[in-house]
Amino acid sequence: MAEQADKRQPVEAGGRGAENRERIVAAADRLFYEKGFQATSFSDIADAAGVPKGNFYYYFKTKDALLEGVIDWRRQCLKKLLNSLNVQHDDPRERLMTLLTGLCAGEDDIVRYGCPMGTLSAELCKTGHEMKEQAQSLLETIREWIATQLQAMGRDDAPEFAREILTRSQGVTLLAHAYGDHHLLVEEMARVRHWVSAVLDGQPH
Amino acid sequence: MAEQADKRQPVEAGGRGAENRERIVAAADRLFYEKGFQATSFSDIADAAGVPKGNFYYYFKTKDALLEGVIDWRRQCLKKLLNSLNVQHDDPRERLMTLLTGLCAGEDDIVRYGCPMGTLSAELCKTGHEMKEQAQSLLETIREWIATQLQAMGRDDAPEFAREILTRSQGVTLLAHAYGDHHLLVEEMARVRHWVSAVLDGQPH
DNA sequence: GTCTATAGCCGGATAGAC
DNA sequence: GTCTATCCGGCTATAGAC
Repeated sequence: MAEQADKRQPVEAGGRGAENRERIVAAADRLFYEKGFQATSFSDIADAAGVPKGNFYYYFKTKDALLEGVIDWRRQCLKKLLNSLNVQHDDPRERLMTLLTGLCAGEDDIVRYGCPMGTLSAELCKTGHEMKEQAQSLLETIREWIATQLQAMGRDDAPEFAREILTRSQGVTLLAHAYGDHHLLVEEMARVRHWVSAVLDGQPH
Repeated sequence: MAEQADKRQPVEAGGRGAENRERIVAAADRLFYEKGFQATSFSDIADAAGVPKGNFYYYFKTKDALLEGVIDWRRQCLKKLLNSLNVQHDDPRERLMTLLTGLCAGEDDIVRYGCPMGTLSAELCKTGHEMKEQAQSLLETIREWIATQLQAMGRDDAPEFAREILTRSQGVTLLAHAYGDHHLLVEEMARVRHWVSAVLDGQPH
């Protein structure tokens, strides 16, 4: 999927230095998304966050630790998003469709940088990074949420159906990113929504 | 899609040194696929190819030039694959289904390293590499081939349908890679084939 | 054409003053 | 907690002997 890890609301946990920590994580989050993990250097982050390089190591011992912080951050953002959907809509079908529609909210970012979860997962898997399971779990979280909605609609194929929805969404974002094609993203996501609706309305899939 | 760029048949163009060149490209191709472009160093390639580092620069001025060589190589492999499908089957539908079935040939590689075209495209897009269009054109080549087959079947939605097939296939390989899940790849690809068949048999899509 | 040695740079990480 | 100065290693790339 492709929700932007937006809505950056620092928690201010513990006053003082937490501020700087947030700044670092937020800057790293954005840069890891835009340029990828490997291609982002501490200098890049330092410039973006306005924090001198040396200070990083007070908060994060290694670059990997910083990545861990970023993934946790994304997880929190994702949970907030899913929670707000749960709160805003009682009908699970409405929840799901709202999620699928929301994917086009961060349109431009997705065309430029792809899905924050999908691209991170792909990069970490390829480089064999220890943190790849953490990235994968982001995708799994969203798949489970979708499955939960489908189950609430009484579907006994919830797990497989959810997987297929995730699969198709990821395919759309990957191609839209690869082609840099805005229309592709919008049209194909509409197609996915249409397909989901049709299946929910009883068409075999 | 996810064909392995296998069937490495050096062309022996120009005798002598061409041999070494092939070795370098073949090794780089494999390593770029397994580890990604950025994460692969000349040392890695040198070890794998059994060619000293310094010798690289006789054939390729820069790492980017080497990447170009690798992409050309993949393009040739892809064209060979598509040509052989054209030759082996007269029926466009058979051609298409054979292609979709063939995606599971390199099963293990795809689960470990993803689709050679999709992952490369994603990496080059994210890092803003000049060669990203070249990688994209690999995907486009396969999409066009699929569209050609569909058109030969008399479908007037050939371009969109082809795009959707590509989209779904890419989604499957991305998730199979991210999850490292062999079953996911096999099952979801079967689902894609089933869906294509159903649409071709007249079911609305 | 082939290969060794090495330059030059930039990355992540450290030490330690303030 | 904050920041400067610096180390060390690996990388791409080059020079030049053979």
